[in-house]
Amino acid sequence: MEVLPKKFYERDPAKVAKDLLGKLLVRKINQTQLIGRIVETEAYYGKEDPASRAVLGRPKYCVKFLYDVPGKVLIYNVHKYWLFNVVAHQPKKAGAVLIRAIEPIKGIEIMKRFRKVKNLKELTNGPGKLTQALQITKELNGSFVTQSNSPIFIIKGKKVNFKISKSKRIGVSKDLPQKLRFFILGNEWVSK
DNA sequence: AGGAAGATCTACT
DNA sequence: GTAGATCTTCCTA
Repeated sequence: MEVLPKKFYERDPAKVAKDLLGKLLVRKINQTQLIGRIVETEAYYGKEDPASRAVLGRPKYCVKFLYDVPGKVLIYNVHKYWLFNVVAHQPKKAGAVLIRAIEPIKGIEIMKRFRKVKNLKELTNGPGKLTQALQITKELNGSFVTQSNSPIFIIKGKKVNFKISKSKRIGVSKDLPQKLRFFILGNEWVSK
């Protein structure tokens, strides 16, 4: 199991978001491991990005986080759901990557119990859904996905071939002109 | 206490 | 598919 190093996250958020596709997200609960393959991400920048949480009027703790150490986990609540982000940016910049969807790999039965849903495709095909399936809550805030002893981390996994596609971000009222949402083309768990 | 939120679900045309 | 209601959870005052 090869954990992605901090250096991986010390780059342009859009690059990190794109490169995270196909990687494995590992959630450790006691001795159990839940694993999902990352199939959809979005990049967010600093205050030059109107959709970013670094802009004025957003909670301060989020702003601070965006400037924090790359590889750190940022979790916040939207409506009644949790969203899972990883801090990613170049030195002295701000940014993060939002994990929007994963493909369940291991611990599927456990995920189903957490989500209370019958359809496998509905298990983790959205940012609020995957946090439910993996029991991701505020408690994981501040962990590092770069450490294999943290309750959640990201590993390289097997090399698999796939096509990457991109689009504009979802649910964002004031978006940047660039396309900052990345996903694996044709994957069943990509949200719509 | 209040307000705001990067979503989800349900129930329809 | 798409629109509308949802009514939780946290931070800041």
